[in-house]
Amino acid sequence: MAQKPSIPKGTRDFSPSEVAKRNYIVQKIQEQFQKFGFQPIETPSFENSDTLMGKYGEEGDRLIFKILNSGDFLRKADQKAYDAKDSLKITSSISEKALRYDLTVPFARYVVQHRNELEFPFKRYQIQPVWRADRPQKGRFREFFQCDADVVGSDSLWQEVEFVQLYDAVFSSLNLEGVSIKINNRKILSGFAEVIGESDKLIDFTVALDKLAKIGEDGVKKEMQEKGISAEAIGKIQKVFGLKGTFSEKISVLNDILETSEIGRKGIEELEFVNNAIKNLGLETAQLELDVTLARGLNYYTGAIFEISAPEEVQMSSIGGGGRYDDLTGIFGLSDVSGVGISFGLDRIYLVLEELELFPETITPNVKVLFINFGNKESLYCLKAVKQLRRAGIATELYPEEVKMKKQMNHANKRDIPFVVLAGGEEMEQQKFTLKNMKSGEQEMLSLTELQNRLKNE
RNA sequence: GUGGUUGUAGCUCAGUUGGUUAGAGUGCCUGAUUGUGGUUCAGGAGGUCGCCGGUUCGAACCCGGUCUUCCACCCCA
Repeated sequence: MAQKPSIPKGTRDFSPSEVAKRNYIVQKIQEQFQKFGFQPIETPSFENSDTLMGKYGEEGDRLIFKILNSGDFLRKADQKAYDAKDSLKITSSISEKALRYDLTVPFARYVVQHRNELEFPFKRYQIQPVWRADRPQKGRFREFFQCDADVVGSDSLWQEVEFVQLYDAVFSSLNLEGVSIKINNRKILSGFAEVIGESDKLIDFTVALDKLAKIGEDGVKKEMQEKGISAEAIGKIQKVFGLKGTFSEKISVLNDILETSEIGRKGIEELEFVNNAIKNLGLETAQLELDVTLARGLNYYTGAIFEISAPEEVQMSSIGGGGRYDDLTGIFGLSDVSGVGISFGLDRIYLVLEELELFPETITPNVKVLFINFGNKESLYCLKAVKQLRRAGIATELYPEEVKMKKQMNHANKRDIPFVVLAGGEEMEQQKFTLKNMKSGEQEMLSLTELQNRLKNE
């Protein structure tokens, strides 16, 4: 070994048991996606840069992985930017492709491109990796998987209701209890900004408000003031900082705060609609919670905003998010198509399930029976049986080498293979097989039909 | 992108103010046991001390850089 090989920062290999667990999660999510009427699509792992750039805010642009142009890219580089060592400016002249940053923007691009083939409202799901040039932390990777479900072409609030139900259905089927579905509405946030007369500082305002739980009321106010929002203005929405109680209790305080804001009142109306519907329909294990400080991933959301918090005992930030975006396809030339969707963070859900020990034990697909190899004549005899067992749906293997039985048994043991078949000269004479149960140690001599039935019933 | 932190055998980790040949547990291989695994016993293999450079008679240990891990900020699944 000349040099230890390695993989890039923030990426991971997945070994068999990890893949099994990841597949388990994906399968549960996929199952619900399909039950709710979503159809799968896939898009390329990289897009044209201009499809992605500028869609996630300034910070987002920085986190997009750019792909260097092929060939003699320096010859075509922006000479001025090059001389000035201006990395930001030179990028567009040396890179015209980039790895996708999420699944929503590529989907919007897809919808616009395929608009004539699609039947609206169009419901799609998509489970693929995305890439972000972020600095890794626990639960933060540079390559990770998102599982998205979106609907385009319907501005009905019943879609929001359906997505809350979908979240609940998925987490219930994963036996993950205590998940909190936090909901907010961009119109509420716009309402706040309007009431304090700072509509043009909406983003700064909401980014600061989002940190309430983390840095506290004083911290938020301080940050807002640093962004140029006056103390008097902030005072006008003082009640926001002490918002407590049930969904309806919070709504009634919001009614008070946002009385003068038309857009704010619209936001309240939408939240109430969703809440009333959910109250009527009920949720299995999750709970719906109004959180007016919720503002992440705000850039293209226009209505509902969702974020999923893991159960409180786990230290993990959001494991999912989503919202409504009224004009995402507008950027690509198709206006008046409203979209709404949600995303599941596969990698974080994995970490949560692992920590809470919620993965079923029998999750790793495994061979059920290993035939011991006694030599060529015996192997041929065994392989005939192996073939029949496989046809009967039983995962079966013959040990490939004629080595010491101890080694072969050990191999079965290490791989947790529950049964071993021994078939040597004696068995061949009687046209039988000795089946050994590796757990109990019991063994018996059976005909092929008996062997098959026995394994089938296990 | 800013600040901090981590790295020693396949894995989990010791390693004294810098001092011969860097250790343990576990795992691995061989044998006790040529048609019977897990337990036990005996033996064995396995290390560029993340990497590069510096200080020193001498570096796993001190210094600088770099990569990686995790944490905080930023942002986010």
